[in-house]
This record gives sequence, C-alpha cells and structure tokens, in this order.
Amino acid sequence: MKNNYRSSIPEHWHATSKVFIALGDEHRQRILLLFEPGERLNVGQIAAVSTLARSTVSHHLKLLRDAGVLRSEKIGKEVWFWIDRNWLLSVMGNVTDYIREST
Amino acid sequence: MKNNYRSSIPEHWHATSKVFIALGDEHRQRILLLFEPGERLNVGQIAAVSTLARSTVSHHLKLLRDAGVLRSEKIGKEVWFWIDRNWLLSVMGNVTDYIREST
DNA sequence: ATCATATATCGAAGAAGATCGATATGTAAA
DNA sequence: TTTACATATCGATCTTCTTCGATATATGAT
Repeated sequence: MKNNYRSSIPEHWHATSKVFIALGDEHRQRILLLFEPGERLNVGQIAAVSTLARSTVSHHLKLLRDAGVLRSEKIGKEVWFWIDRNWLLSVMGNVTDYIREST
Repeated sequence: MKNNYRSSIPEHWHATSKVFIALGDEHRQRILLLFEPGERLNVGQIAAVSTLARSTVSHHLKLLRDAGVLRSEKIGKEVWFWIDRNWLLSVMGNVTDYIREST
C-alpha cells in the first residue's frame, strides 16, 4: 500500500476532479447532451428547454465552465456556451493513461 | 440544439454517472490512490491510514463498489477490495468515444 | 436618458451527502 | 459457547449542494 493518503493530491487531479463533479450530475449531463457537434447555445435557449429556473441553469453553466467542460463568449446581451471537446478528451486521456500505468 | 432534455438519459450513462460521482470526491480519490498495481486492501488497512472513522471509510468503499470502481471479496472476517481496472478503462473509453463522435 | 432584455449574483429554504459513535452481523479463535 | 475481531448498518447531526425568486449588472433599442 502506498503511504500517500495524507499527502496532497497532485495539482492536475484538482482539475480532473472538477470535471468528474461536473459530469456526475444529471441536470448537467442533460445540458451537455443538448449540444449538437460544434454548436453554441446561450443561457436562454438552455433554460427554455430545461425544467429548471434560469438562475439555476446559470449556476450549472458556471460550474461546467469552471470545470473547463464548457467555454463561453459574451456577444451583445447574450452569453454563448460551447463544449470544450479537446479539454474533455485530454482529461479522459490523462485518466486513462493513469489507470493503464498505475493500477 | 437537440430536443432531448426531458427524455431519459441512456441507461449506460447511469453507470457512467455513478463512476463520475465516485471519482469526484477527494476522500475517495485518496483511497483509490492507496492501491499499488493489482493490490488488494481491506477496510482496516484503509481506515488505519485515513483520517476518517471506520464507518465512514466503509461508506465510501460501498459507494466505490456500487459504482463498479472497486470490487470486493470476503475472506474470513475481512473484506478485501481491489480496483476494477478494466471497468474504469471501459467507462473512460465509452466517454471518450462519445466525445469523439458527438461533440 | 429611459426602457427592455439577457445573464449573473445574492440570500434563504430545502434536499442530499458526509460523518460519527453505537449497534448489529458474521467469522474465527479460545 | 463465549469471546474477540472485522465489517456493515443505523440514526442523528452537520455540512454542502441545489433551487428559487429577487435584485444587480450589462447591453442594446427607443
């Protein structure tokens, strides 16, 4: 057994952990599943089809953005979100590599 | 935009979601990081090095097992846990495939 | 400048998860 | 069978997350 329980978790794991938390929630999964490949959606569009209040959708979008899963750009009054495919692929790749090498 | 927000999430996503939830917690990450490649650990060993009460460790191990991340076998009085490497790899592979095909 | 719209933030209430000590269950040893 | 030990479960408490409506901020239109 490794004696590393109390030592700090590597920094890049924090980022990975945020992604796991973000993807572990059903509402956030539903939001992500809305996007067509490459598509951008704004908060209003997402809130319109969701079952949640706008402010709640906004909260989930912030969480997804903080995790790096979504990126966003404000254009005029609206904020457009899109999936950061490469970030997701890189996180999954890192985890897969870790599992292959260390389990 | 896909009009699927209210439709049910595919069954295999439930399993994936459990894994994300399991891996999103820092205590559970620390537990997983204890395992040497292929190693088996029992509850007592894990509780001994952790900062949590035995019953709490037991709770987290149950959660990890329910997610498929750990498997376990009772031998005598002890329950031995090990990481299900292939299950983890398969989940990560499915997610990666989905991202590649649908984002 | 005023108004309307889009989004974010705030604060409170409710829900869900984590945590612990105590108790229950199962197993082996004495 | 009694005792000791390993683990799981229970019940209560505490903490964190979720959710909403209200308010604030920013932008564009009138």
